[in-house]
Amino acid sequence: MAFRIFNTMSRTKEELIPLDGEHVRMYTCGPTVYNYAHIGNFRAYMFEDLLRRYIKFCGFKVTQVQNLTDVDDKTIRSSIQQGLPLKEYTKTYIDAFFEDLAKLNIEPAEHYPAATDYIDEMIQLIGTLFDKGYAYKSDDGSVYFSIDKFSEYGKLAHLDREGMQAGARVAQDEYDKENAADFALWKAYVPEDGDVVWDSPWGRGRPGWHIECSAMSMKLLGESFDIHTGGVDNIFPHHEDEIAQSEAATGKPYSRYWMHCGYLVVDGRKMSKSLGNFYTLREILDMGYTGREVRYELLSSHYRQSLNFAFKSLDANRAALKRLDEFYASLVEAAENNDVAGELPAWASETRKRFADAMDDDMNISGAMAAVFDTVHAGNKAMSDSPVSSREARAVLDLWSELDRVLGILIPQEEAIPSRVFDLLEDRKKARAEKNWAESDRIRDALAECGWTVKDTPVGPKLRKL
RNA sequence: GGUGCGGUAGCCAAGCGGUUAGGCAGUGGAUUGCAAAUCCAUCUAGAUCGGUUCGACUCCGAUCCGCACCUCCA
Repeated sequence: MAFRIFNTMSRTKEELIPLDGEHVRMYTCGPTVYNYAHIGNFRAYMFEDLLRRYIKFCGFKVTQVQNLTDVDDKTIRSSIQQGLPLKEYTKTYIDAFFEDLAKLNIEPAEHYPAATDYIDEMIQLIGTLFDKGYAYKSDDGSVYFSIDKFSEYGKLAHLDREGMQAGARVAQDEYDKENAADFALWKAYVPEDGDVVWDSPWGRGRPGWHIECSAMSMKLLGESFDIHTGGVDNIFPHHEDEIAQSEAATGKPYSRYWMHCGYLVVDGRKMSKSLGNFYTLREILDMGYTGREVRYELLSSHYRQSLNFAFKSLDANRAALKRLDEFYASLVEAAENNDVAGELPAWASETRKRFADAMDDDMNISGAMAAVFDTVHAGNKAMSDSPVSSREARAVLDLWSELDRVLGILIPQEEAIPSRVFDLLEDRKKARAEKNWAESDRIRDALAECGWTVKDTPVGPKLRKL
């Protein structure tokens, strides 16, 4: 059993073997905090969450770094518009970002470095690139990376230099770069930057976009580390440029595995404000969906596939989650507070292996979920024939916890039963004992208004949250 | 133009050269005071056209359609 992941660099699935054999160090491109993150962004963070969770499931340690890009054109422009200092402006969206992560049950990374806290490291890195002859200063005062000096430029995106001139957006280029595709390491100050400016050996200005990820990843994870992730749209230019500047500076391999998740589209089209299909997580939650339902949605397609987000699939997810919850509730009842796990029943004995086999194959979530749902079905069937022992039920519950450390959706939130609901349930029991069906149904409606549903079973009524 | 991905049943979505993927929805039945949940049964597949093969949804080729990236968008 080995965890194999698709490496964008080699375009093949490779076994994940950490540099030091036991500890996976990963860098995941994070949000630009000039606005609330949208669900497309969260698709990427969800993929990274699943990845880190499964790496741990495999027995490795994980150190994950996720950067917060808190300085760029849009951030500066918006903060000035609102008359707020940059740090104050971005704080709102950084806080919101962490709230959203929690709503989606995304595990926190070990480090969340903000770009503006690592300016010194970036300046140092640019200095090294100057010393080694990869950087040059242009007449406008900006510093660029010369891609012609880095012969491997294009190895990640599989772009050849000649092909690049055909690019649609390259033509309109500016200044006096040596090569139109050279990218900025340091941007000279312009009045539009307001007071967002730092001193550097090359004059006042601010860092380019790519340099922050190189500086922060190497500072926190070392010059060579294991995994670097992002959306497919980051492959070029962002990750290509990171490789160039990092490897040019250190002479060492940068990230060993590159993983990229597919785009999220809404109703078959790219999410955009002009199409009106642009959603933030909080908008979706305001519509009454839960973070867990959104998590299920973002999780349930293979990460390299484009994911078609649709509200009707959120509704379908709700039904699927109910099915999982019903199964879980049956197990809890059968376990009868028994803490001692016995053997897994036959119907759950293959589950873990099937789950792991699927996930080992580049995180085949569909196969993994099939293992889960097959177990639900087989378990329901077995339990409807004959009760499962409390020790067996406990064993399955333990298995469920283990799988949920990867999935983060299997185990429902415990809901305390309000006393009013409990009283109504008692009243209804009496009414049913007297075969007073009208009263019984009336109470059932009252319970529904409280948000609870009641099911009558051979062993008595059972409450479920609606 | 270059690079890459995809077209699977009503919807979503996998693996696989020959044996039920899975989820949601639908239909019939069991069960229930009625429900709910659950179980049993059941209906819809593999864009098109060729080729390879004893046999292809799965391999090869062509065609059609959709999508993404090609300088700062996860």
